Amino acid sequence: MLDRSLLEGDAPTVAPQLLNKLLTHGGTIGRIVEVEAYTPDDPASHSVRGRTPRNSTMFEQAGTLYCYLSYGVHVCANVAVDAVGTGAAVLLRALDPVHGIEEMRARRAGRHDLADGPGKLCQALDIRLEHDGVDLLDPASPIGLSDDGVPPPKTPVVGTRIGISVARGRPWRWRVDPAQRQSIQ
DNA sequence: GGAACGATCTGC
DNA sequence: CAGATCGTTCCC
Repeated sequence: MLDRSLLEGDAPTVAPQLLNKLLTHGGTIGRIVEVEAYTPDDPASHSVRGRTPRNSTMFEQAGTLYCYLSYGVHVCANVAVDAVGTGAAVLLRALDPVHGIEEMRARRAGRHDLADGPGKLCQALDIRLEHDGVDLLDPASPIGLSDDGVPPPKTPVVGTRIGISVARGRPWRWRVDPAQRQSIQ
C-alpha cells in the first residue's frame, strides 16, 4: 500500500508523485502514467463552488476515490488529496495495463486502446459511480492504490490540462515519457 | 421548473 | 469533426 502522508500535500505537488503507482481492482491492475491536478481555487475544478452532493467525496481524507459522470456518459476517477475539507483531487487520465489484460479487453469490447483516457481506464478497471468514496488506502477496499517500488519519473512530461474551457494555462498535467514506461503497452 | 454545459469517446 | 447523452448546477 501507499503511505497516506504522500497524498496530504497540495494537488500540484502530489499529482506527479502518483505517476508509476499501481491502481488495482480485483485482478485488473494498471500503472498510472498520466494525471492532472485540481484545486479548490481553480475555475476548472468541481470544488470551486464549494462542497455539493456530487463533489463531496473530493473533500474527504486524502486517498478517497472521487468518481463522477462526464458528459453524461463516462465515469472519471480522481484521488482526493490535501487536508480533509480542502476539495483538491488528482484526475487519473491514463494507465498502462499491468495485469488482467484480457479482462480489460473484454470490458473494452475487444479494443486495443485499453486505458489511455480517463473514461477508458474506468471501463478497463470496472470503476463505477458506486465506487465513489472508497478509501484507496484501505486494504479492505475493492479498489486500491499501491507502490511496487517503481519510482515516479525524475523528469515527467509536463503539459496543460485537457478537456476544460477555463484555466487552461496551468501546467498541471503530468505524463510518464512513453519511452520510459515500465509496463507493457 | 428549466436550460446550459460539460475534467470524454467514438464513429463518420 | 460532430453527435451522443444525462447529471449537476444555477438562474428564473
